[in-house]
Amino acid sequence: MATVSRVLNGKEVVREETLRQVLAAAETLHYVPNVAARSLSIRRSHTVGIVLPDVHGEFFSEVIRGIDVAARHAGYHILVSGSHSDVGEMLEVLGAMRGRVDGLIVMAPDVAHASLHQSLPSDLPLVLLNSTDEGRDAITIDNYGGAQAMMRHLAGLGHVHIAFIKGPAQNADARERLRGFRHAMRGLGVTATRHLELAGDFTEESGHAAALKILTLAPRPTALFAANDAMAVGALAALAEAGTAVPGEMSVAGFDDIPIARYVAPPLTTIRVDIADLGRRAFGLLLGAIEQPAGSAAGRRDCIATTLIVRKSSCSPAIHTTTSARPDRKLRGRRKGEES
Amino acid sequence: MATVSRVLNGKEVVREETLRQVLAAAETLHYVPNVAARSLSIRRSHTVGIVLPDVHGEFFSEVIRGIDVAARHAGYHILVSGSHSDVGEMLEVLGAMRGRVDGLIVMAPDVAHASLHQSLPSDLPLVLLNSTDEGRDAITIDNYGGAQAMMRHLAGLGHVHIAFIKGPAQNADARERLRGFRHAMRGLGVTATRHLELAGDFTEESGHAAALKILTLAPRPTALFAANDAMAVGALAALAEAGTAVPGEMSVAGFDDIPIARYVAPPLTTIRVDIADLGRRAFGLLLGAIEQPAGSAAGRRDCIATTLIVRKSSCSPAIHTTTSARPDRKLRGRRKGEES
DNA sequence: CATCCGGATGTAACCGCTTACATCCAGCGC
DNA sequence: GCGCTGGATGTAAGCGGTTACATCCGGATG
Repeated sequence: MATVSRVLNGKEVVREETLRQVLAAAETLHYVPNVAARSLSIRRSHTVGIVLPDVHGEFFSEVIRGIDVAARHAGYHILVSGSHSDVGEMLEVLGAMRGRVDGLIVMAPDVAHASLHQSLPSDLPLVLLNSTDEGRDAITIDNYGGAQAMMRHLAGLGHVHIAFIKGPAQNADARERLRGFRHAMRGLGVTATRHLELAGDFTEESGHAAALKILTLAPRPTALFAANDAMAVGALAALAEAGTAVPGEMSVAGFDDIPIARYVAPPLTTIRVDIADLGRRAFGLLLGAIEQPAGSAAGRRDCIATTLIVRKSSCSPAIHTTTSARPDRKLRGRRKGEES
Repeated sequence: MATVSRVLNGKEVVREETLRQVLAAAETLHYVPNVAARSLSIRRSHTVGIVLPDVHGEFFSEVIRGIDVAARHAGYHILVSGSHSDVGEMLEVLGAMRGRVDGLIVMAPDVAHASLHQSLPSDLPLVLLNSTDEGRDAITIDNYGGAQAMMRHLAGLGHVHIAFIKGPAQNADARERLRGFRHAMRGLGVTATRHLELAGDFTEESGHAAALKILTLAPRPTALFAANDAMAVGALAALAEAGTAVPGEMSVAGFDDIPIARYVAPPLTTIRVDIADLGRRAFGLLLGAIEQPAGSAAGRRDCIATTLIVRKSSCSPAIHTTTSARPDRKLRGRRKGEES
C-alpha cells in the first residue's frame, strides 16, 4: 500500500509496470483517496480560508472569483465566510477555520479594530486585503495613485474648484483616496481644502446629501469627486433633482467603476479597479507564504493598479459657470440657446 | 484523553469537577482540536461544497451569502468553486470535493448537459439549484408564477399585444418564464404567439437586437417582456436610440430585479427574486439530507416565491397606439403636443 | 461481609494515509 | 562465490482524534 501511495502522489520512482497495475486496480475499484486521512498525515489541507466583512455584491463576487481561479489552478480549495457585520463574528469564524486551512486571506478595511489585528493567528500564513499591519503580508489598491489620476484628469479639463466627498474616516481605502485628493489640490495651488471636503460614508444617501451641500458653496465648485461610485451615483441623483446640469454645470467623478456606473445618466467618469486581480494576487502571495514558511520576512506588499475611465459625466467647466454668479435658470437657458 | 474528548464534545456525562479541570487545562495549553483527525474519525467534515457555473456578480454573491449565513448558523463551513465555463471543469471540481464535504449544492441551469447529471456523485447528499432531475433534491425559482404575475400586471394595464424576449433555449429558468408567458397569452385570447416571441440569450446585446425587431412588427406590440433584466436593459437602450418613448409608446418589463434595474431610465418594472433566500433554503434542504441520510425519499422540491416590482417602465397603452396605424414620428409628435 | 450495580474514567483499536526504515533482489567488481 | 550497491517494494509507526469495551470504585443489597 505504500506503493499505491507512491503511485498516486507520483513523487517517487515506481516501476512502469507496477504503476499501470495500480492505476488499473484503482480504476476498477473506483478508489478515491480519503482527503481527511491525507490531511491528517501530511498536516496540510490544500485549502485556504477567505474571510470578508459584509461587502457588497460585485466586489464580493469578484474577489472570490479571482482567488478561486488562482486557487483552482494551484490545486487549492477555498473555504469562504462573508457578511460579518462585527469583529466578534469574524474572530469566531477565524477560530473555526483553524486547522481547516493552510492559509488565510482576510479583508478588514476598518483599521479601527486593532483588536482584530491582534487576534489574527500568528502561526498561519495570512494576507490582508485593503488594510495593512506591520509585519504581515498585504495587498492594497492604489487608491492614492487612482485619486491623483482622476485629479489630473479634472485639472486637465480646467477645473480648480473641486469638491471631494469623503468615505468613512476609519476606512483605509477612503483615507488614501482623500490623501490623493489633498495632494493634487496642493499641486493646483489650492491650500485650504477643508471646506471642499464633505463627509460621506460610502452610501448613496451620503453622496446625495453631500452634493446638496456642495451646491450651496460659494464659489460653487465646478467639479465633484466622490470617494466611491455609490456616493457619486447618489450625488448624480441629487444634482438631477436640483436641476443642475451634469456635466454642463458640474462635472462628477467616482471611484471603483461599479457596473451601474456606465448606466447612470450621464455615464460616470470613474477609476476602475481590477478586483479579480486583487484576489488573484492575494492568493499568489499567500501561496508563497504557505510553501516556504520561513520565506522572506513577512510584510510583503503588493499594490493593484487603477485605470482612469472617462465617460460623459466630466467635461471642461463652461467659462460663465466658473464665475460665482448666482444661478438663474431662465437666463442660463437663453445663453445656452445662443451658444448652440 | 477519552475524557477530554467527552468534555469537548459534551455528548456524554462527565463529573462536574473533571469537566472544569479539562477546560482549564485546555485553556492554559491553548489546545485546539485537530479538525482533520476528527473528520477522519467521525467521517464527517461539517463542510458543504458549492459549485456554480460562471454566473454574474450579484447573483453569485447573493447565493453564497444566503448559504453562508445559514451554514454558519448550523456550524458548517462552505467550500466554494465558481466560474466554471464548461462541464468538464465542473466535474473535475466535483471530484476534488469528494471526501472534503458532507454535501453539495450544485447549480447547473443548462439542462442540456445530461452528462453532468449522470456524473453527479450519488453517494453524497446533493441539492440542485435552478434545475431539476428526477430523484434529486432541488430548489427552483417560481419562474412560471413570476412570469404570470408580470403578465397579469401588463394585461391589467390594458396591454394585449405583448412581445416576449426569450432566454437560452436549454436554460431551465428561461423555459419556465416562456411557459408562463404563453399561458398568460392564451388567457388573453391570443393563441398564435410565436411571432411575438423573439430569440435572446440573456445578454444585453440580444435584448437590444430583439427590441429592434419588435419595432418592426405590425401591429406593433404595446409592451415588451424580457426573460431577464439584462435583456430588458438592452431593449431600453435600443428603444431610446430609436426614439421610442418608454413607457409612452412601449412598456418594458424584465425579470430578476438586478440592482441596476432601478437606475436605468426609466426605472424598470420587473420581478424580484430573493436570491439569498434561494441559498438559505438550499442549505436547509441539504442539511436535512445530511442529517438523516435514509431520510424521506430524495426528490424533495422547494420553490422560491417572486414579487412583482412596478416601476416607471410600464403604463397603460395610449389609445391611439393600440391601433395598428403605421408609425409616423412627426404626426405622433404633434398628437402628443395636443394631448398635453 | 460478599456481591452486585452503575456512573465515571482509562485503554486501545481504528479511521486511511504518508513515510522512514527494513527488506529483497539483480547486477557488479573482486 | 561473496559482499556490495542501489533501485523497487514491503512493513509498521505515526498523524490526532472517537468510541466500544474494560476497569475502577463507592454504595446499596442480601
